[in-house]
Formats: sequence, structure tokens, C-alpha cells
Amino acid sequence: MSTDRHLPETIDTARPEAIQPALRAGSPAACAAPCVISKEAEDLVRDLLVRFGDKWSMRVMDELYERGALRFSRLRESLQGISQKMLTQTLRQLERDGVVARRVYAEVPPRVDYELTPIGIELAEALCGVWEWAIRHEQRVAALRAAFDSQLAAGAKPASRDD
Amino acid sequence: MSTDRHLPETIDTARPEAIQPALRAGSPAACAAPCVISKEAEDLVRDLLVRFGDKWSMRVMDELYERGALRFSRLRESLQGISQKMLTQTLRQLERDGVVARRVYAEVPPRVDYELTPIGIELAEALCGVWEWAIRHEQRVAALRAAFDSQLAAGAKPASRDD
DNA sequence: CTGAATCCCTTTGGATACTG
DNA sequence: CAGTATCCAAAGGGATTCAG
Repeated sequence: MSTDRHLPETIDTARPEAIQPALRAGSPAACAAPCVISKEAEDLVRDLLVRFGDKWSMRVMDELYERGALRFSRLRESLQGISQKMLTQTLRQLERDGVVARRVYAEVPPRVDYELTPIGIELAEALCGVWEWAIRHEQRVAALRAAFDSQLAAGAKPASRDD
Repeated sequence: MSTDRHLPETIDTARPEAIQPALRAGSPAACAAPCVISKEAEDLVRDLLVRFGDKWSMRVMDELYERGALRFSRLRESLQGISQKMLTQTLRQLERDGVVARRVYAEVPPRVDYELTPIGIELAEALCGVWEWAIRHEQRVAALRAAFDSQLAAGAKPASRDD
């Protein structure tokens, strides 16, 4: 009777009823600083997420976090597949935000190395929260995605049965 | 002696020397679960950052986090400026990942509402770590960016004096 | 009211070639 | 070795139109 991709009963898996606003109010896991932020900070957060969500920033951060200072070439080897352009561009952005420090040695063969700054390390660690979430729910998310895609496929087909 | 945008002395502000690998090893703020992750989880993290770093996902999440279940129109009003296409698209992605639950009411005028799932709330809270970092360093980052841009401007000019 | 489909512009990212 | 510049393909995202 429902040609919709979703049936009212279907969303039961998510159990929205189980998450009342009260939960949020008294949630023990809620962030220490209540998420009431200035406009500037909010922009910065989104800006950050955009940055680290791009194709390479997180990898660069991770490499520098794991291995300390690295020079351009070394970094490029590690992040195998990155183009020189993107590595430069990515490093510039990170440097501009003060999370990566760039050191130039005035030598005959140019030498430059990069390293996380203290606030860069802080940021890397802050990202661990998301990281941990991903670990916790990796399986679940994969399953949910699969289920979602199946529903899509099923809904697309003429046989719109709804159990 | 240096025509480079950066002088070796310049990066002193970042003090890379101050962040030895030892710091990371024993860092008290380091994530509980060491950041040694499976390939799948890493992909998922990047995927997540991409998602929430886009133009609207975080806003949607935030609205739902703050106000609980909301219907499409209501959500669209709140996220003023979002196009219908992007709201739908964003919600689909979030739903697919299981962080947002969609509920359809089989009524004459179609009604649909959206709400964070339990793991969606968890994720929102995990993002608070980044959020808090942004709050802590908002000023600093702004200053660093300004300084960086100034240096760029200065370096771009023909007068490449270096102290 | 909700949302799919289309058109179109902007941004992102990769390959390549060129400089100090 | 490190980095800039250019060209080009692909993805993101907005406005508009159409449909259940």
C-alpha cells in the first residue's frame, strides 16, 4: 500500500521514540562545554571539518601525528597516491590554520619539513572522538548502509511489497 | 638571504621543537583507544568528516540535536538558505548512515519528520571534541591565519627584504 | 507537503610542465 | 628537492520544474 521507499514501520529499527529530548538534557556523555557556541566558532568548526574531510588532510595529519616531523618527499611517499599539487595545497591550509609547522632549511638542495604544532596535536586528539565513534559503530553503519541501499533497490522495483 | 615566503626563524612561533614524539606517547589527552585503526574505520572516519564538513550536514545534525524531531518544512525553515534538494540529499545521507531516523506518516498531506538516532546523538557528542578545540583556539587560529596571509602578501611583493 | 529530476555554475582535485 | 602554474575532468551545490 505504500509506494514510498520507507514504510512507517520500517523506521522502527532506529527507534526514534527511544531518544527523548530528556536524554540529551541529562546525557552524561554530553560535551563538557555545552554546545552553545559563537558564530565564529561554528564557522571554524565547519571549516575544520571541511578541511579534514577532504581527500588528504586527515592522512597528512595522521602521518605527522604518528611519525613526527617529515620532509616533503618523505611525506609524499607515505601518502602514496597524492599529487604534488595536493600535498602542497593541503600543507598550506594546515599551516595557515596553525596546526602544522613548516621549517625551511636554506640548503643547496632545498629541504623543508613539516610537523604538527601543539594545537595541531590537540586537534588530532579531538578528532579521536569521531574516530572512536567510527570504530564503535563501523559494523553497524555498514549494515545500515547495506540495508538502506537494499530498501532503495527494493523500492525502485515494481514489486513494492511491504511485509 | 631568503627569498622564501618563510624564514627559518619565522616558524619559531609554532615551536616544533616543543613537541617531541615523547609527548604524543605519554600524552594524557590522547584518545582512550589508541588511534590504530582498521582500514574500514579509517575510511569511515574520512567519510564522516566529508559528510559533516559539507555545507549542511552539521547544521542539520545540530538542529535535530537541539530541538529533537522536526519535519521537513520546519527543518528547512530553521536551516534558512538551504535548497530543498540539498536538504533532501543531506537527510538521505544521514539516514543512510543511521544517524538520522526518518518517519513517514501516511496522511493525506504528506508528513515526514526526522530525528537523531541514539548513535546519531553519540556522533553529535563526539563532534563536540572538535567543537571545543575550535572554541579554545578560535582567536589563535584567526590570528595565525591573518599572520599567514600577511606573510603571503609581503612575500609576494617585489621588496623581498628579509630583516 | 515532500521530494525527484534537470540544468548550470562553481569548486575540487589530478596530470603535466616549468622554475629556484 | 620543493613548489608554482596551467589545463581539464569530476563532484558539489543552487534554481527551477515536475510529481505523488
